[in-house]
Amino acid sequence: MEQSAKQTQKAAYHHGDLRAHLIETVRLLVEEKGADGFSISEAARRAGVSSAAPYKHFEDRREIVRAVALLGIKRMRQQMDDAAAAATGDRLAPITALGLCYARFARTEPGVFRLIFGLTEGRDEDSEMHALGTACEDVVKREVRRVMPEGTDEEEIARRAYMLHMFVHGHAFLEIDGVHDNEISGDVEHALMADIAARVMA
Amino acid sequence: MEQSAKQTQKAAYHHGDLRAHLIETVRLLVEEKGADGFSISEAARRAGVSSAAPYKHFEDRREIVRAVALLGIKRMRQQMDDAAAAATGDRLAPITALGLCYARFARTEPGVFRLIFGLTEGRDEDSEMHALGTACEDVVKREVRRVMPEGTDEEEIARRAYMLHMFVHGHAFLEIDGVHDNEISGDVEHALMADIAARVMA
DNA sequence: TTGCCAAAGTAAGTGGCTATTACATATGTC
DNA sequence: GACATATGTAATAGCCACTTACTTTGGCAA
Repeated sequence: MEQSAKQTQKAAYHHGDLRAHLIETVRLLVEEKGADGFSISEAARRAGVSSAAPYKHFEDRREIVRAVALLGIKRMRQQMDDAAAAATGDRLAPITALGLCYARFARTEPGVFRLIFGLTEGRDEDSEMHALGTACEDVVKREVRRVMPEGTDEEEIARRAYMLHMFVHGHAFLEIDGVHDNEISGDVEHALMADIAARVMA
Repeated sequence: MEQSAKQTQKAAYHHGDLRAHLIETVRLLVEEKGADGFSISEAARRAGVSSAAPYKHFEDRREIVRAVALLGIKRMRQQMDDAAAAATGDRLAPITALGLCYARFARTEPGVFRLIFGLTEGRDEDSEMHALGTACEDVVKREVRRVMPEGTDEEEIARRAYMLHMFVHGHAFLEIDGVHDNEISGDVEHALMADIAARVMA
């Protein structure tokens, strides 16, 4: 009841930027316990606010989790762009780098990675999510186009890009889900990605 | 097991085979709403028993869902075996068939498919789950071995099998998660699988 | 056939969750 | 300084997972 009595330090009534703070808190919880393994109440507790406070900034639980996913896709796209740009080596190096980048993201942020692809409900109606997904695809297509003979059919570009995506997507999930026992070292993974790039672009 | 099976008239106090009935009910709920989208109470309601009844047959929620996953893996392995055995065509036909079988399972039972690979918690300690996973791997390795030159290193067999798995696993998830817009017809998918089989086994 | 016990059911309760409502307080603008 | 609005709280409703104490039933030994 007494506000001043509970003021141990300088407990500000207004948080300042609870929305951003909540998103970051939820991101950590997603990594810790998975997208369905924590409660909004818990996030509020960690952020030091009441369990009703999050609903001043988000419609419902879904919207909070969606915000975490959106930021995740943006990070992924940025990393893909950077990886492709920084790649050096043979002509397939950017494609190999994209694959490694994808796998690294999944390994670094498995919770968010699962979340991004697990948010199946209402994805079609979510234009922002859709746009970000397309942006990621475009990075891959761009690098594929650079490797293929000039004037190659866009449909063929898309087909190769999809094949690459299938491979790295499967690899990423198999690894974070621990489906296969054997651990894959960095060198082996690099060789694998280069091998795949060669087979798909052949 | 001669039970009074036809006792639909009298509301039997004892269900008869609530355990099996619950597993099937939960399987349907997993397909309807996803592994985290339903409650055990709801399953109990559908099965016509009290919300406490399931706990006479299962430790907790996890154990029920795990039972659904285990049956799912068994179905998948059986279908893989059957598909490889029934394949006709060129020498890669069994491998193509395995890929199509995997994709079909994911499309037919997306909820269970996601569940199988999403049950990451405690997978390492679950010897039954582990054994069933290995059994599925073995089917793929067996078919790969038949195609490779006699005396091929087992490590190389495993590498090719893993490449195939990466591919179909990624394809399956990308499709059920609706990541790419374009729908893939049966013919196109068959051609894609054959293409991949050729590239991986080359 | 009878009597008893374990298996399998129920009702009621605990504590936690999502989300809402009514209310309290801070912030910025005039 | 006043006030509208944004942002917080407490209290609450209706679910859920799971537990406890009790009840019913079926199978089996005597």
